[in-house]
Amino acid sequence: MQDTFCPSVSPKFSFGAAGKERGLHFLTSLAADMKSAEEGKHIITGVEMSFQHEEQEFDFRSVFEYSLDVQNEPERDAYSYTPNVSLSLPLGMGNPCLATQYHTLQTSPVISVSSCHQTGYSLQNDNHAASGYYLPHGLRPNGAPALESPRIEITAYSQYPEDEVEESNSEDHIIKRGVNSIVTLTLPNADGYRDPSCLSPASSVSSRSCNSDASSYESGFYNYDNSPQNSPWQSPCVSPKGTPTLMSCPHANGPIGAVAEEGWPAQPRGSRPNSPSCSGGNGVNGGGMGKRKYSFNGTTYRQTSCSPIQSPIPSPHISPRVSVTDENWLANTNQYTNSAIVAAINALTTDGVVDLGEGIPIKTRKTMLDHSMGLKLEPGDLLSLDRELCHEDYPLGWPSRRRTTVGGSWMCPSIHIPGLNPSHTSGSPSLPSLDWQLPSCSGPYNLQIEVQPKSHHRAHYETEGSRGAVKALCGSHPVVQLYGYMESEPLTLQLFIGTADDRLLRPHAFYQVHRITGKTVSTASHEVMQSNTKVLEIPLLPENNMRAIIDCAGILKLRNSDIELRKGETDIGRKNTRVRLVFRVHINQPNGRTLSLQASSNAIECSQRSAQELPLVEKQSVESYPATGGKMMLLSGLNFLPDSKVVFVEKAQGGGVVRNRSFLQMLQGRRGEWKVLRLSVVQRSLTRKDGHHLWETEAKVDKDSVKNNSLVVEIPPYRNQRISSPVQVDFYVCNGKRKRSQCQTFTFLPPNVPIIKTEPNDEYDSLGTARLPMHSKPFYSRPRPTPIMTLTNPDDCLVGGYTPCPPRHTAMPSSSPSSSPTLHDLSPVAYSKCFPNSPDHAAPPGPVVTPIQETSGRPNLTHPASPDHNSPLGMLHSQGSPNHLNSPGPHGYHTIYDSSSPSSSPVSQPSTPGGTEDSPFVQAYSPGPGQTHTGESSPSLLTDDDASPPSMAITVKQEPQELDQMYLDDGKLQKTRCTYVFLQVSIR
DNA sequence: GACCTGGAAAGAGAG
DNA sequence: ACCTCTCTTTCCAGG
Repeated sequence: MQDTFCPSVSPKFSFGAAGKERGLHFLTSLAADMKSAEEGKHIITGVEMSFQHEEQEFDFRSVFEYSLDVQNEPERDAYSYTPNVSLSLPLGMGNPCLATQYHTLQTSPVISVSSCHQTGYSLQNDNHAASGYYLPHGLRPNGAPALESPRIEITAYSQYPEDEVEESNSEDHIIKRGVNSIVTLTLPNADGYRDPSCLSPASSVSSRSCNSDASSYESGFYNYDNSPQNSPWQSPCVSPKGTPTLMSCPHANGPIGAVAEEGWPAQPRGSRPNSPSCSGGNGVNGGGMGKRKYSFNGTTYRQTSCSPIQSPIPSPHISPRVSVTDENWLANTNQYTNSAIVAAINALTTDGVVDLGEGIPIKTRKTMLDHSMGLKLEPGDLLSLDRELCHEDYPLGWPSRRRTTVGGSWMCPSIHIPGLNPSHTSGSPSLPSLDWQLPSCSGPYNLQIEVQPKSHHRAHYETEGSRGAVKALCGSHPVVQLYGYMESEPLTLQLFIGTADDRLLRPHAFYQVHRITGKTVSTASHEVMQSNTKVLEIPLLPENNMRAIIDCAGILKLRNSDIELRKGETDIGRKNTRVRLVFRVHINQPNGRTLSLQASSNAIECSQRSAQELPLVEKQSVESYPATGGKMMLLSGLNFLPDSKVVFVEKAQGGGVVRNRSFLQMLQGRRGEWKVLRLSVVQRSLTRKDGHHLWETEAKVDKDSVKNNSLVVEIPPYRNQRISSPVQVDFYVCNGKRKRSQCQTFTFLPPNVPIIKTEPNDEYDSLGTARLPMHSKPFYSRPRPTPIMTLTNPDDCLVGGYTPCPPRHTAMPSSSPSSSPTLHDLSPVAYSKCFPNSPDHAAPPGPVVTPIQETSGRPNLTHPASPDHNSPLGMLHSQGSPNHLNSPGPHGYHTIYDSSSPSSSPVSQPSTPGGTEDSPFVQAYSPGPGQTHTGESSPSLLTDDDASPPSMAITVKQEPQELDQMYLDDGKLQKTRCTYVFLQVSIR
């Protein structure tokens, strides 16, 4: 097992006149994850940069990898200037492969490579022996000479016209064009660094400004910022109307405790002050204010403007995320991610001409209201915090209370519940952040959602009474089971509300889980706060076969205005009404580590209207079919009408604007010498426009078969009958104007591709219609081209030494009720942050069709031909469909699907424990080069890699191909953004 | 009476 | 500027 330590290279640079002339200050925070692959060899796997434009700071973080030879141990020491636990957090978060699902508090020395100007950083954290390694004058304790001043070389490709449209493979020649200019920057002296009192940019607030869209959850270095500035819990604390002392009273009783018992504060109707309805301008939608009244001093007012009174309910979640639904974001973030970042680089070069200002998302410019003003603090405001600290109300028999810490020092000593740590609320690095993407299985363990929730659940507002627990389709409730756990000790299942958009799964800013109690609730639960997100804890008891019926979880809707106006919040609530139930379990390992697994449910539409009107496609019987069409496909879902139409659409792909390409070469210091990091940033911005459809046709709907929840449609012939590779298109159900379902994906195959039938689906049989195997897909999601990611070394991700999940039958009793073949693992998958998600990630354009393609949040799968197949970091944690995604081959490789078996698409597989043998999956291991899957890959990466000078240890890593598109309920493309980020790092 | 559930009104914003 | 539609939020009522 490899040691992991995290160097942080976090000097603050003030780049020269070129940048300043544009109001640009390149802070250039470089941070890197580093792990020792073996003696004398290290792999640095991350980088971040931050730059400042005017008042805004932006981060650019991503993960790359390069090998770094370290001749001897002292050399390693040369990196260990500033051990700092806190700094390792964002890095580790950025690359969960390093922290993976195992967590320890073992201090990861944070390695600073930032040179002799380290005095400031030595102040970051002094609890490590190596701190203070730097001496003010560049002398080290051992008398070694100070490091040279690091230099940063910015090497930019020649700037192509902004509107230059590149084809999907255009990066090939981009890379090959090589470097045409180099700017070498020398680090300033200490005064050029950040304030010594600040943490390294790797963790500092400023460098990860929540106002920066770049500090997105998508970033591999997402900083779960729990700083006082950003913590919503801070609000009551700092409110002049509040009672700050209460905040620090963890054992407040009485009314507080009483309210706390019910979770989020239930406000008396009519007494709930309203949050400001200021939209913040710039079209930032504050959401419909609806009927707003608030009570103040006994008088009820109807709110018509910005209220000085903030919601008494502190928004439970701060999410320095990129808005995913706001049109403004579309327009601006795209520019930002492309222009602003690269402009920062280009500003340092000779040819960058970008108006950075245009690139700043409007919302990031918005002057946040002072949330501390006018806050009306009510007892309930403190409940969650209180509950975090008061664990006196655990139900009897609550598991693990007596649990002793087993080496995992991160475990909460007070409540002894795995996964709970009192320091969560203060951003403890000891647990995986809630926006980490964790696998659903590892080793013998498999966390499985056996019964999925219904696709609609009307969330209740704080002003409303509960609307009950989330239910399952048949009227029951969701069921979650942990397989493979043979210990006698109970565990705790955590549940929180996550997002359900196209992006990484993360806590939903506008929804919180709501604990349901009452005689109808059979499952004990308990609320805690973790990283400002309410988490419901449910015991997983061995006597129940580690199975929990989730009948205690409702969904609370927070008012958009309350959330959007929080400092740092960048998500938009409007139309952001789909959520997922996210389950986590933390399993202590004998070695003291803790294994964390996560599974997320299908998407749940939480609004009232959408649940009633919009058609919803939950499953489709056919995922792909030859271009000839003609096959009948069954759609199941909701709100199908006799006059519903099914429209197949092929959207233009591959076009785009290559806005910027840059190389960043940096000299990274070691003891007495410096290495050059060469960072290639090739950003690609696609400028698709809605309506740019290559093909659109209405499919024939069997009117007679239309039911409210099912519909049979004939697959239309594809426009081109002679396609040589699969073509992915979309289709949607339309009930009329603005009443479209989310786009579903369908793949047209070359006519000669053999079709392999899938097993009949019992669940579908239950519908009483034709025996068509159903392919369940989250309705919310627009399919993303398959991220070509490779798990080349599972152990890299599985620090604990576990390989990914073995076939389930090895760990799961076949007698389990969940072994029913009728059960599907419908869990959407989120991209792992093993592949960080800078805002610049995007899918490669071009026709992308592959049987193993992730669609609609499907698992990422190994691409056997991926150029980074051999990359030690080309690995991926996935979640959602453990039997699909995380089931390794016999050698620990991810399961992939036979590319020639379109019907064996992962989405069609029932999650049948013990059914592995019959699985049509192909266990892929060391596939031959010809074993490409349906054409789509990352050709540019291949060529990019090929183009790298042989002398360089370059690993090109493709970022998660987040296709930043949001299709609204009406099917309208809300925004598009498609950006490549390539990172090349090498040592000279 | 509390909780759950469905429906709809009111109001603001988007188009 | 006006209108229509959509969406959010609150309120009501029945089980």
